[in-house]
Amino acid sequence: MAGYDFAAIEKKWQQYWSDNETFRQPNPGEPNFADRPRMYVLDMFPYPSGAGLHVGHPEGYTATDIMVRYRRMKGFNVLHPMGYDAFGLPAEQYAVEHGVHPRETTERNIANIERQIKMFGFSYDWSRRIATTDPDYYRWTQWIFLQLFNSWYDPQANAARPISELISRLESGQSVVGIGGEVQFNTSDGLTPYFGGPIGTIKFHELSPEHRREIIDSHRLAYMAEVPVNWCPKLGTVLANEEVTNEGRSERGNWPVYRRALKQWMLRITSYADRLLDDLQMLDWPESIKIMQRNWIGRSEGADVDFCIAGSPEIITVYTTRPDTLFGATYMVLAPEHPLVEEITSDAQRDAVREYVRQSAGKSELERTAETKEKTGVFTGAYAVNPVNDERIPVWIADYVMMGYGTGAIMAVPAHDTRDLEFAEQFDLPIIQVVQPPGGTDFRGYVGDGVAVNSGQFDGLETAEFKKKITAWLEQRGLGKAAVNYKLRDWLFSRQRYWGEPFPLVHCEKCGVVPLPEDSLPLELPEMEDFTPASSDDPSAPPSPPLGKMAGWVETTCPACGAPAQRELNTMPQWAGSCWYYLRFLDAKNDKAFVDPEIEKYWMGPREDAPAGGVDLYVGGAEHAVLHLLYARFWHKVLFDLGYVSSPEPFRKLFNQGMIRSFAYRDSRGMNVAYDEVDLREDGAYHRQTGEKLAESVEKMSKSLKNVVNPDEVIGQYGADTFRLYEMFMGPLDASKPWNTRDVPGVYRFLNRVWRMIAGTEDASSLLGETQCDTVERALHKLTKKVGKDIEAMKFNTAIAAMMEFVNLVYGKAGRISPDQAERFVLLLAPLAPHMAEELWQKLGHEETLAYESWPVYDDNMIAAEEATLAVQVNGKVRGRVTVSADASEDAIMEAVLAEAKVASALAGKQIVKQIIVPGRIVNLVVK
RNA sequence: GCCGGAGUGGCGGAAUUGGCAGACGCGCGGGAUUCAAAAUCCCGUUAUGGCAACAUAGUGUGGGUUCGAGUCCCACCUCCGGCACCA
Repeated sequence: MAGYDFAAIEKKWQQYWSDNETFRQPNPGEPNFADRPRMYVLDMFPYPSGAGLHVGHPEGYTATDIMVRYRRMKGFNVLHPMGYDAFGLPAEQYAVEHGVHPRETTERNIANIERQIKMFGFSYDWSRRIATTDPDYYRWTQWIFLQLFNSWYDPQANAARPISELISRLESGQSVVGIGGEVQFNTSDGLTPYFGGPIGTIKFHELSPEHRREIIDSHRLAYMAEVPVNWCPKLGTVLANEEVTNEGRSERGNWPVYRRALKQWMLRITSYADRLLDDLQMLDWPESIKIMQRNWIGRSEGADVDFCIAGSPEIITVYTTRPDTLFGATYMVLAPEHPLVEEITSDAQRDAVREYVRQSAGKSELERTAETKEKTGVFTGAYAVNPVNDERIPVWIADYVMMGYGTGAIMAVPAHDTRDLEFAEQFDLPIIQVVQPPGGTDFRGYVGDGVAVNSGQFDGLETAEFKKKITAWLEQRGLGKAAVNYKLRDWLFSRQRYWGEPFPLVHCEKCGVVPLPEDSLPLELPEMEDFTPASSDDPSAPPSPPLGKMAGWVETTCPACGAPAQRELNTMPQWAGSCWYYLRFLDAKNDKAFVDPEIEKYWMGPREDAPAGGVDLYVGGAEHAVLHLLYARFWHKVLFDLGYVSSPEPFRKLFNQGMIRSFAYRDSRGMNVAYDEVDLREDGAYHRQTGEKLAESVEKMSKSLKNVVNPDEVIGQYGADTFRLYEMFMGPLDASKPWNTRDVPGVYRFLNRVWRMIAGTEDASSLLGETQCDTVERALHKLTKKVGKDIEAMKFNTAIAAMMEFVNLVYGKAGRISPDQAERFVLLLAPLAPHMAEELWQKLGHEETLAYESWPVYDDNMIAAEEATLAVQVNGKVRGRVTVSADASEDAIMEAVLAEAKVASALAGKQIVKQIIVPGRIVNLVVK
């Protein structure tokens, strides 16, 4: 059919947009910048994998493209950039396996994915394109790392501050160092000048230089610490939790992963726990994502309680959220790794305890947590003294207590804790009720609130009240104090891999860890022939990062003292680059700063109606609900504290597009069958060759299920506009929906109808006619209102349905459309199917792009119906309908209703008890 | 186990937020056009009964509130996503 030649049209307009830089958005201060309302709309930038885009990527990209095209027509300055999150393990692993340099595969993958993205005709400002692997980009990633390194979290200010402030505070004696190395205010300063600081504290200048450095380093936002990590000897690197499968193996390569303590770089995200939690309330995010972040941060309030060990000077502190159940504590459990285990274990129990500790150390995290059915543990032979009643309770060790949370020790209250109950039953330990549940519920395992029993003078108190009382009671006696705990851990920030940002640091024997001067950045990743990590089968083999092999790169001089020094060999994790890319888009070419403050303020600064500031709309998949979004918020807050950005939050509004899944077919042996072997018949799917009936299900797209839909093919067959329209028409943007290629021709037909309506084809003339049809005019006003409203609410499916109805009307009842009406319709279509819209716009006699045409306006008077048809119900059942003028009075309506024959017959012999009239909708008569 | 989200025709979904359930699209059936087909256009399409007008039932299940419930409340079932011995 000659007519709608999508291939030619799409190529032509993509070329036009590119040649004319149609979507380049100048920054404030640049020529052609117009002062208009701003809108920053951002897609989560893709990881350029070798597989390219799947149909899920363009779903979000299409949605944002519609939003920005609409906003441009509404007179906004629109920032809409795209880039690539290109460092990371998959690219590197692929490179290792194929013997190609990761830079090469990365560049190739980026080229391919960009080709794909451009096929869709998205209106990105490509002049702002970035890749996290560009030295010009990661120069600033390194720079931000240095800000983290050179800062500490000041609890008084509740904000990050330059580390120099801490140093001068210590040097002036304003602050002193406590026993544990913690910094505290010198409370006695000025009062007892000759007797030093508070008990147990030391003045800074009294410490050795090494010790001083240690104190400083341990307060930085980026610090090194020995922590338990997921160590994969085969990949030769530590892995983040999400890079480890449920089976305790590496996501990439499926190799064993071991729990092991290694000295690593950490970022002090836990200092921000409360702010990350509290500031969620100022964000326009899906509630479910906020809840996930809250759970991840996992703030809980309770108390630290000190238990003495009988016959030992040791004190064991436990953390509990239920201090009100202290009287029910019948034993205590330490994590096997707890430092006091060795101290308190009795000689009789020593062998058994050591054996248990050894066993649990060998277990992976998975093995420890998977064995949920049966609890294990060993008695240490020691007894603790319950501070509330001086009862002696046995101290056990068990691996259901984790060293990483709270104090690594618990008081066990089997009556009111499910896990403790299980353990107590397993080992026959006493169970004492201390909470009376409301109603007749059994107290055993009751974890809710109730009334205290068996709790001495506290009996009869409600749980909440009891908690307050007992905490105060403990504090008075120095036996404990109120405490807050978080599930959130500090962020393990180093990887022993090649393909990541190098740390801009050197290790100097004399000066310790020394940052590189900022003006020496970027510290470029050295070119290497062999970037393969040291692979091993030995879980205890020492890590040896690939960068260590570049002796010429590693050996350098200390920027502080000039002595020989070594570079840091670790690289940053993949999350680093994505933590701040939205800021670089603002000012992608700036070589003086990561972003110009004025430009940042224009695009992201807080506004009266949006105190959080930040990106106006951020669209991406829910798989980044926690980590990416939490890490980025953390970095942003650090930059905010240090005065580099003006908004407290990076993403004001977040929207998660739903996952696009697709049909998967499986034969009787459970083998997946690819689409080209599936024969779809009326009663189901059959195998083309064997004729066997296949089982159909809807699954996440994956290679192994053979159900991946490739956008290139769909675009080749139907064009980008059809693709875009189909994905938007499938259903609500945030819902998970199955891709069904069979449905694609529906929207393709619609576009063809639009084309023929305005441009005509060889064998059918257009429906353009000079006389304006009033019905069409009214419908068009209604449509304008509807489409605008739906786009703003991101309800594209109903916007498209309304356009289809409009076109059906023009084809059917009206039979014609005036050129002026056609123009307005084209403008409404433009955000959704931009190529066709541009082409039709041109055919209607315009020379310029429609990208900056004004959005059509509607007149509510044209929409208001003159007449309304009301359904008439009798006792809730529709018995007829009446048409009355829109402003009819109730009496007039009732008159019409009673005159309606069907209603009258339904009313025959009955009495109207009540009448409900909903204007413009319904009349309900209640009769007896 | 805990925390979210969702269950509406053969399928994807709509329903102005308590007011005519099934918009729009797919598929299917019928018709027009054609030598024929593709494409296109028109009509029909929740189920049951009826030639029809129409009647009855109907939004996962059971109960409730209301003149009126897909929408609100209570209990339950199923599916999807996340977390998971967090003391």
